[in-house]
Amino acid sequence: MRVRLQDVAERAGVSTATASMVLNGKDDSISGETRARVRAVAREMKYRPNVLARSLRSQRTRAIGFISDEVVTTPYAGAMIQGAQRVADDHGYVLLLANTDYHPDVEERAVEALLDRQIDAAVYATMYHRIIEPPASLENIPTVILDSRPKDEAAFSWVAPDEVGGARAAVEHLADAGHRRIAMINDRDGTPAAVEREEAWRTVLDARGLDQDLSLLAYASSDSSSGAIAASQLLEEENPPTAIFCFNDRIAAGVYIAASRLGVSIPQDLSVVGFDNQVL
Amino acid sequence: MRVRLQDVAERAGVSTATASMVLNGKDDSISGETRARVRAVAREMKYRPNVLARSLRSQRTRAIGFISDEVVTTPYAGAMIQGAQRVADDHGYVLLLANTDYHPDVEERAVEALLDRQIDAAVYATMYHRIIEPPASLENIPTVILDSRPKDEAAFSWVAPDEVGGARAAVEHLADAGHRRIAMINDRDGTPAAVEREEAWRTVLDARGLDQDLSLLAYASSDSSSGAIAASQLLEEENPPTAIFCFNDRIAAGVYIAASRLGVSIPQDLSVVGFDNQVL
DNA sequence: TCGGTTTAGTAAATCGATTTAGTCAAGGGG
DNA sequence: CCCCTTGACTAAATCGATTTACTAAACCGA
Repeated sequence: MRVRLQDVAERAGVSTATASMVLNGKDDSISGETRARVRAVAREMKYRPNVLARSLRSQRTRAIGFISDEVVTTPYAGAMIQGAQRVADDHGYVLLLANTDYHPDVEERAVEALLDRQIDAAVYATMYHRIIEPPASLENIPTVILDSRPKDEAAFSWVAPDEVGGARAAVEHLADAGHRRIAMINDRDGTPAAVEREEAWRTVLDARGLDQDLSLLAYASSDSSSGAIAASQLLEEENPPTAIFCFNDRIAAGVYIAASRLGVSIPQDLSVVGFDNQVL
Repeated sequence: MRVRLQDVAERAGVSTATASMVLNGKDDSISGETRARVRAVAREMKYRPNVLARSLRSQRTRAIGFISDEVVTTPYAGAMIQGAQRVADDHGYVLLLANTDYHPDVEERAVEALLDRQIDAAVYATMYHRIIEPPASLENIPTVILDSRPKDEAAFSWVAPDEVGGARAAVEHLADAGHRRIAMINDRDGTPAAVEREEAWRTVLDARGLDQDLSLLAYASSDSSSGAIAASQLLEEENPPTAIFCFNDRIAAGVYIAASRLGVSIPQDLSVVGFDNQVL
């Protein structure tokens, strides 16, 4: 069926050792003539190495496991997977996919399945920024956590959004534009993202000496209808905000809905900033 | 490092052959006592087989390549990948991902990389329904084409949407609701999807004896602003349609925009149907 | 001419399983 | 008592590479 290294070696009249060395560039001690002949035969026979065999011997598979909770089906998933896939590809690696749907036992099984395949490394991607405890078995291979923080920060590398920096930039932008009543609609789930963004919002209000009465903070779950309800509350106060900083863009979409219902026009009467840069 | 079958065998005082047979259920001719002992030791040592070695010997990797043009980053991607991944997982298979970004040379390389890893089968998924010619090397392994049709229909299995049935259902629904002037805004790219949906639309108009003047057909590219332009054209005719069948939901969104601008209210003055069931 | 170094290669071990062909002892029938 | 079968297990080959240790010939200077 497939051409093996041995077939190439035989046709070229050399041992598999020689053929292997030539094709892997370890040919310091191989004559130029042999070198050329082996290469020619390999090309002619369309030889392609069996990566399984190579990996078994070399103990490196050049495969990376991509484990995610539900990332695959979300709007952000695409970019994450594609980015990972592209970089992996650039370096001759391949991505092995596993989705856990938040079930710890599914996750356990999935990770074991990947490790059984001897992946060299793993990416553990989550849907939203939270504190997680990845399966201990991942500690044995290089693992990067994407979009969350490990409970034991020393055990893993991780990449997560700069919640404070992002929120601060948003609120300062509104403050710079002259707003003094800047409200926030936060997510009610108390995730690190929510907590840190709210803190940053408050910090900027403090630093700039802006209004910060209770009627400037509302909570919503992360969808537009819930956002609309929260926005109505804020806008119907006697002294409504002139700007709203939203936990995310779905909530911001809800603000647009509420504003339209109440006859508040954006951006004339109200400024809105959301997190995520989501395409709606 | 990892526990090998040999380690288990030694500890249990049997040969690797025996251990292998026990752990794979091929233990017809192994005594119950030995069987139990091997199993116990394997569990105790947390033995996990090295899938690479197993695959090398058995010539089956239980890995499926998932090749896509850009599927990974689109709204539909999630469900496709997740579905594939779930079924694969249920059967003890694993998904190897490859994205080609429409570059034939990238595709060539990606497919070779997967074949080098001895994948047992492949899914070749495309972003939209068209006629494709997958790399010939895929003909050597079981391959299913997803959301497109192969040029050589005998060479591959394929799953593609029922354009005619879907379009017919949409237009008949409008006809049943009493509409006599049913327009269509089609995609201008002439893909199989576009051609077949337009044919089906025309067939229903014919069969029901409905209006089919030229002013009932417009073309757009698949986005809402283009859809809005096309919709404006249709709606500003002297005898505008009372219903519009759209090539997809992004175009349908454009119809909403145009209708809102022109003071046409949906669904009172105009009915709209789109393809795709996209979440907007 | 002889011992030592280069050059150009090869045989065989190895990775960690699965599987085939066989071994050895016990048991059974004639 | 001998031969044959059955039961329980093992040695060794195998999958397709990589890599180490070794060999044979050529060369080289004294």
